[in-house]
Amino acid sequence: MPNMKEIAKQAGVGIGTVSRVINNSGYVKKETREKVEKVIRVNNYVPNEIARSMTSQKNNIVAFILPNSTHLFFGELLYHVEEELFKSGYKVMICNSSQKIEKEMIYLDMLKNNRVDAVILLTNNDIEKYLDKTLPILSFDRRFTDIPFVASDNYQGGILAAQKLIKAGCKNFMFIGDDAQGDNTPVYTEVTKRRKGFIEYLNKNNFTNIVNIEYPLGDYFIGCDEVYEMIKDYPNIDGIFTVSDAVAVAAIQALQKMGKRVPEDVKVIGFDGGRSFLNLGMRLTSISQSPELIAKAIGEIITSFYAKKTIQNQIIPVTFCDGDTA
Amino acid sequence: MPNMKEIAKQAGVGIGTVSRVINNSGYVKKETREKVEKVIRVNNYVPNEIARSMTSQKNNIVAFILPNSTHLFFGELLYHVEEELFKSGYKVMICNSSQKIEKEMIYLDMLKNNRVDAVILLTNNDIEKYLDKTLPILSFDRRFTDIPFVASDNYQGGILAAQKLIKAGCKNFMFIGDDAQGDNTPVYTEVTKRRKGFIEYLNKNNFTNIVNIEYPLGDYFIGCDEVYEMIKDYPNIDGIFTVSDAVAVAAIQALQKMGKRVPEDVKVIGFDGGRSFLNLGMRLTSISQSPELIAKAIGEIITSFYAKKTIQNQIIPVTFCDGDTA
DNA sequence: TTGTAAGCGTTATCAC
DNA sequence: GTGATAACGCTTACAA
Repeated sequence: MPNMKEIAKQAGVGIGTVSRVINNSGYVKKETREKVEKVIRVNNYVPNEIARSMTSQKNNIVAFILPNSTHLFFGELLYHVEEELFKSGYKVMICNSSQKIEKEMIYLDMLKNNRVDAVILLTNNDIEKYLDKTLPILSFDRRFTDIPFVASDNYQGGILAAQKLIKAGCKNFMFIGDDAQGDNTPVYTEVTKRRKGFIEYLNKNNFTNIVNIEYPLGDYFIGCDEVYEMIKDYPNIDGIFTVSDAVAVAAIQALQKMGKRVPEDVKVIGFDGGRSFLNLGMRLTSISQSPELIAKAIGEIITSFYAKKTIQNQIIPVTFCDGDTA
Repeated sequence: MPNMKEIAKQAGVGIGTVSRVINNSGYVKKETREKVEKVIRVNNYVPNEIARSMTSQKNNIVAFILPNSTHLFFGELLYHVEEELFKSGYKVMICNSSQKIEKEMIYLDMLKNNRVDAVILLTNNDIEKYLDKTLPILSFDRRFTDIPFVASDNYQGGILAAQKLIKAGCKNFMFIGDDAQGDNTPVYTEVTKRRKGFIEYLNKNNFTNIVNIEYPLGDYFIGCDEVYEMIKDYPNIDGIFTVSDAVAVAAIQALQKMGKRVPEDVKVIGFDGGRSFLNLGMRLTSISQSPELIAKAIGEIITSFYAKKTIQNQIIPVTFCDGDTA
């Protein structure tokens, strides 16, 4: 691999001139430029980005820390975040934390040692005390003091679900989720607003006694049997909203085990968007998050970190997504 | 952020000594070491990895070029690849190519400009002529001359599917897939062995006239209507094997549209593993690829690139995964 | 316009 | 054992 010095030598110019040609910075006489460009072409020369980072102390890499890329919504989000940041010249380094705080911290440390320029943090862990607030960190769906965040309009999502279930004639409501991390960790998550919006809207419409199922924060996958144990003692429930599509699916299976028909006996609404291309049954009714819009907001915040613009938290609209289960 | 010079100054030692302490290289007197370590701790000093890369010309980042992270199997593979490489100290940069060769080439170029140390390439594009064979590139499920590759035992997968369908009493077989890229691009893909293993095994067992549906290489998602158009003129088929779970699901929906019952009238087997946690219907019968084992093989090859070990292609076993559709 | 030289923050080689 | 010092390959003043 030739370096800049070699190119300069071959072109019979100084190393600074080569740099100027490459970066289109400063004045370069037309003929000189052409001469240098030719040598670059002939040698198939590409500037060494490590050396470039050496002076700029930036490398245009953003780390995305998320629980996993297996969960459909995370895979979608990752896809769009990469697409969006790519437009701004950023590359994405992925960290599957599996919710382990130790792994999250290793990736967070990469900010300090200049491996990455910024971090997108999607976690339920109580990591606040380890966050250096002076570093370019952005959080999704969680609130940390002095860290900008992006979140879906979870509260509105809860309202939309409530409205749909009321309209469908439900009378006895239930919410199922592991969003209430307040009981398990001190992390303030935006996700719990799904529950809040749902319940508060129902209350406002004179539906009280909402059955509120909270289970310990899990790994985003939950089995039918687990949900069955949670709901089996509530046979008269006829409208369920869950914290995610994954839970909704498990709930529907649990209901079937209880001998209930969905949506005839019980209506179920999930959260995320019901987009599964491997589904062989009913289409799940759901509240849809937009990974595109979320990614766009994330991209804006990331670029503003280095543009010294003021950074605004962003709440992304959600939409009702019709299906067969409610 | 203090640098090594600053630490050296504060500790009253030379910069070389600090380096030796950090890297545990060369001799350092115990007291000197302790003194330096204390200053490091006090200053919260972390070595700048960009500068380290400057001398080593390595940065322990591997780029994973794949069509998308949305497709369940890709999300799983990505997850395990990151996990596996993490153990060896590598970080993974993700590139969602969306099958666009231009984007693939941009990430491939990062090898030349030292942004990444190695590339994992998962593509259907005819990119062979752009590959610099002297660079550490590894391919999954595709063969390029002089590029090591990892693939599932697709041929055996085809056999397993054939065996199951024969045992289930099927007589009239069909394969559906966009794997036959030979017609569209000159890329030699290992995936087409799914078809080959299936058909050859059937032939060997005196089943001929296998209906062979090939459609142009797509984006991994296919709709029920598209598949319906492909299969509607074959009403007497009773055993179908598809190139992927996604196609199997679309096929089952198409069959239902044709008034066929699955598995009573027609049995269907997909490929990937039938692992969907958002499925509200039958469990798909499938041939399971192991993302863990694939990731492990990929990890071995990546590490051997820099260990100067000889590099072996690896074929990863597949297993039959029982379900409700065959 | 262009060449030279001083960084950028490490690692590694050498004298001492 | 340890401290200078020369790379590593670029960018960016600064002088010419």
